[in-house]
Parts: sequence; structure tokens; C-alpha cells
Amino acid sequence: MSLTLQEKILQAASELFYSQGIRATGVDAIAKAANTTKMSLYKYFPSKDDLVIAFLRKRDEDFRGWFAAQVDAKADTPKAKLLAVFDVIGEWMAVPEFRGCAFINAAAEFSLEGNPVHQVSAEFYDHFRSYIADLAGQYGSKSPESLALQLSLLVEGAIVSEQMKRHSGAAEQAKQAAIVLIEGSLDHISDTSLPTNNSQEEQ
Amino acid sequence: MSLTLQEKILQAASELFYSQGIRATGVDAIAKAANTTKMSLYKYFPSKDDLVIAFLRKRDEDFRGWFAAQVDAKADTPKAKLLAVFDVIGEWMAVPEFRGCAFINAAAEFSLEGNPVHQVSAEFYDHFRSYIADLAGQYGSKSPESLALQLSLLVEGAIVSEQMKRHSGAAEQAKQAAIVLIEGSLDHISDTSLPTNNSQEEQ
DNA sequence: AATACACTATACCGATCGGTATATTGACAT
DNA sequence: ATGTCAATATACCGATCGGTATAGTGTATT
Repeated sequence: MSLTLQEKILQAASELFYSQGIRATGVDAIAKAANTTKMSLYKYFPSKDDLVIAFLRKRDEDFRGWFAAQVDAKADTPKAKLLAVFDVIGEWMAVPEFRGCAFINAAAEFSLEGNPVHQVSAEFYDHFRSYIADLAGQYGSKSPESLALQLSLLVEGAIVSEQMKRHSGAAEQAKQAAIVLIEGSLDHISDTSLPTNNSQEEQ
Repeated sequence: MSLTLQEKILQAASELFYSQGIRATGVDAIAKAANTTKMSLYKYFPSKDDLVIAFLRKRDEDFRGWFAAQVDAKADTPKAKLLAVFDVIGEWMAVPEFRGCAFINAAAEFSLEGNPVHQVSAEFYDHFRSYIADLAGQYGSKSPESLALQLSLLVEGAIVSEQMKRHSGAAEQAKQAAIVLIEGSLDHISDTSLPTNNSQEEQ
């Protein structure tokens, strides 16, 4: 509580942008939801575009911090954390307010790659992929970047799938797939098409 | 050529909806792009919503037909077709007009699950998943539904990833992951965490 | 020649869009 | 008491939104 007026405006805007979409949300509605007026809104955010960018930047910060904390709370080892990623995603998807990924949605609404909204959204997944790649490297993946991209695809796919149809088990299936990919990505396995039969003793 | 006026309107609307987004496209712009007037547009499509639904339904039909034909042209066996899916996706992504998946984008713009636009979009991925599940069954997957959902997640993830950042290799990595999942999904492999060391001789 | 009909042209409707101008309120500092 | 400054209230701007009303044009059928 005790939020700055600027923070209250940003918070109201964020909830509306996420739940209804950016283009579908007017500045009048935002001012009303924040219990203020358009004049104050335009004092802190000179244009709707600025407000949208602020929304995405804050969401980027908040989400990444929250996500890493959730993963850390669930698992200790790199491998366990890679798997915990999918548990956290699964729990996030289960909340009734879930409307997919704000960045994917924003990039869909502002489809040109040069658009600032699109760019900020793309940065989020760069950060996310780096986070996964870091875990994959600690885990001992023979190709952390490849594994990270593959796991990111599963995460993004699960989010989109769950957005289109709730409770279709996307997160669980993503985790099952992730298990196979993670197991198969260990350093000492040289070729995915010719499995050498050893696994084990990483914790 | 020689399109009905109704078809010309739908085609113009489809291109604008896909390239710019649905909410971002006004009916005036559609009428102008189709070289006609709003009066004619509203004769064939009583509301913009009707036009949007018509766009999605036609795209559903066209895309699925085109996609299956592309896959069939690339591969003969079920396994090869499952892999060819990712080649076709990769080629589709490479065309400069690519702006992601029209259904994912539409579902993002109309986020409520009850919304007709959202529902039609969700149906597309039901159909797509069924198509993959059919191939997975023919291939001999021990769980065609699970494999189909997992591969669908990779496809959707690749599309979204490529939409956010072009030429990031999403389709190739999705295919690499798919190879591992498909190989690991054969009937005679009983437990993903304890690999039995046989593979091979399916073509 | 007359009727019918698909289509065009254009002006309009009320509502909402993003954004601004102006005047007022209220608390706090000097 | 006076000035400062954050915030409100409200009315307005031109543009665009989805959608409609009305009149006119061209062509084919009878």
C-alpha cells in the first residue's frame, strides 16, 4: 500500500493491459481505474506509448525476479531447477487471472519488429533464455544454448497452448518433454541418434 | 483471379488482419484495400465480427490443407512426416510476410475464453494436435496423444519465438528437440528415465 | 423502354480514441 | 496571509471507430 500516484496509475494500466489487451484499453479507462484523471496520467506518462513501455519494463523486472525466486525455492541443483521451471510455469498458469504471456501478447498486438513495444517484448525472452542457458551450463549440458532454446520453446508453447485452452495439461507435458531433453543433453552423450548407454550420478 | 466481390473483401481483410492485427484494422481500410465501399462490405458481412470469424475459418481450412500437402510432399513414412512438420514450419517462418500464427495472435487480442474469436482460434490447434496425434499413432508412439501435445508445444513455441525475433533458429532447434522426443516415444521403450539401449531400424 | 439488381458514392450517426486547455481545490511552507 | 505545487474536475479538440441512410450508376433481363 501507500503507492505513489504514478505507481497507482502504472498498476491500474498494467492490470487492464494484461487482462484486456493494450489496444483494447483506453486511457480514460486507465485513469478511472486508478481513481485519478487523465491530466495526472499525462503528467507522469507523456503518451500512452510511454505507459505501455513502462508497463512492459516493470513486468520484465518483476516477473524475472519472481520467477527466479520461485525456482530457487523449489530446487537446489541446476538440474532440479531446470525442471522446477515447468512447475512454476504450471502454477502460474493455474491462477484464474492468467491470460497468457504479456510479452507474447504485446508482440502480437504490435507486430512490426521495429516497434518499441515489440522490441521490449523480445528482450524479455532473450533474458529468459539466458537464465535457462545459465542453468543448463551449470547442469553440464553439452550445448547449453541449444538446450536453453529448446526448453524456452516448450515454455512458450505451453503458455500459448494454455492461453488458448485452459487446463489442457500443457505444463505437465512440457515438463515430460523437458525431462527427456535434459537427460539427453548431458556432456558425455555425444550423438542423440546413437545413444551411448550411460546416465546417472549427477544429483 | 476473377474473385467474387465477397471473396475480394475477405481476402483484403485477411491480409490486413494478419499483417496489422484485427483491432488495428478498421473497416474503412478494408473497404479501400478491396477497392469497394463499406456498403458492399456490410452487405456480405453484417458486422466486423462476422468478417473476423470468416477470416479465421477460411484461414483454418486453407492452412491445414496447405500444411498437410506440404508435409506429404516432403515425406512418406509417419516418422518422416512428423519431422517434416518442422521443416514446413521453418520454411513458412522464412517468408518475409510472416507475422506469427494468426490464431495465436487473434486469441491474444480477444483474450476471454468465451469470445467466439478465441474459440475459433482454439479449434485450430485442436485440429492441428489431432493431425499430429494421427501421425504419432501411425508411427507407433507409445502415447500418441502425449507426443502430439509435446510436438505441438514445440511448434507453437517456435512460431512465437520466431515472431518475437526473426532468424533465431527456432525451427531448427524445435526439430532437434522433436527428434529426441520422437525417438524416445517408441512403443518398446518403457521408461524415459531409464534408457534401454536400442534404437534404429524404423525408417 | 422499363424493371431489377449489384454496386458505388457520399454523407452522416453516436461513441470513443489519444491528447490538451483551463480553472479549481487543498495541503504545506514561508 | 501568501505563494507553491500536486492533484482534480471538466470541457474540449480533431480523428477515427463500427455502422447506416440515401441517392445514383451501370448492366443485364424482360
